Amino acid sequence: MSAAATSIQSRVLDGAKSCCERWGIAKVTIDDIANEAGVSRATLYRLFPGGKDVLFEALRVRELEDFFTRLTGHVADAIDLEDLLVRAVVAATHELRSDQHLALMLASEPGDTLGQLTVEGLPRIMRVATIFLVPLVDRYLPRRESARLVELLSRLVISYFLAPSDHVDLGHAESARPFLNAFVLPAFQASLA
Amino acid sequence: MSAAATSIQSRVLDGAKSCCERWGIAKVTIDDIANEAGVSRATLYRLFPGGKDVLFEALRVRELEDFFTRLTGHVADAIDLEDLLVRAVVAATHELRSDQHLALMLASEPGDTLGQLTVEGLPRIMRVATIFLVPLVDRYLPRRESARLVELLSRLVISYFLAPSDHVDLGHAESARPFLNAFVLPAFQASLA
DNA sequence: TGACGATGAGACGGAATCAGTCTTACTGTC
DNA sequence: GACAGTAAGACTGATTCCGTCTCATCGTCA
Repeated sequence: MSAAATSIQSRVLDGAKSCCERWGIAKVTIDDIANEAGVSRATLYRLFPGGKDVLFEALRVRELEDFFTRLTGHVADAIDLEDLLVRAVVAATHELRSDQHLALMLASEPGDTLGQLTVEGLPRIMRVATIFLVPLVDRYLPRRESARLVELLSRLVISYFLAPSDHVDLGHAESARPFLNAFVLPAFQASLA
Repeated sequence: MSAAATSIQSRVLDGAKSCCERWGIAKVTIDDIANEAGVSRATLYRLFPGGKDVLFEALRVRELEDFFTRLTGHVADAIDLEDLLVRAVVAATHELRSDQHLALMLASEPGDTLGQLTVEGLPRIMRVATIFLVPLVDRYLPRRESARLVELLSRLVISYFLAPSDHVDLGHAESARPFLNAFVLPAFQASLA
């Protein structure tokens, strides 16, 4: 794919995102997105054969990768496993809470959006989380354990984001640290390299 | 019309309003509104023969009357004409600026919304403003002059709301008072009762 | 200059949605 | 038991939308 095509592709995804914020996924049409992106419908179908489904799937993947790119930036210089987990969990929670697009989607189309954070979308989230985070955890744990840990953390962050707890706030290190030490790290202590 | 019908009518209008905020006028369907209001489509057509156009027209009228009902509350105990105008202009500007629904509409569908504040909608705004405010101004001016004054004020408030000025802020009495004294009141001084 | 790839504009048919009307059945009231 | 008001939904015609296709245009590179 040429550089121009990539640029057009991302312009289309930007258009889809803003259309989505304005009208919600259910009400957006291919024409809306094409107009918003300043692109003809033909081009859109050439870049995303399959139409709306493929396009929004690509958008979710892009958002997810951006999310984890920012996240890995926040945890790059962790000094040990505990530090890594605390940073990751806190940063992820902050990202989720300050995500305007996500907030809009949750407000206007809770059903679909929740599905993307839980049932249908969770496998993809796990997959991307694994790709980005497992290499970092690998410094401290054997590969198999890393994957288990990343999955557990992902599920916890999402759950506590969607339904905040009175007992722990994963958005603050002071609260997240003891939580992780009590419920998560012990299970992996034995495998520590 | 029975009391029950009136209540259903206002429920439908509430539904239309929230649908409108979620999707924008262009994307809302009669079914959306009927579902949101928990009402069958047949009932909706019975209450608003003519469909979407009539319904949204009724919504605009209701919003407008609510607006001026609140406004007259703010200016009820004015002590003289100057005081009345200042209060009215300041309160109206505040109402407009804090109107969430209006802000959403302006953001998501600027074309239509601006039309409702200027070209197509202005006559109605004038009409309702006249009905509500002229009786109050009548204490100080002859009827014909009252209507002229109310029209002028309405136009000014809308214009300064849509395009704020660096020189005057009609949202603050300290700024609105000298403005009105300089540019509005003199023209009506001669007619003062 | 001419071939070539990428894009825009828009025609086209079929599918889906929507608008507006109408019928039927249910519910509460008088 | 008549009656008014409503929900549910069938129905038709109009409109919108989708996905594909063709053709003209534009820039690029040989």
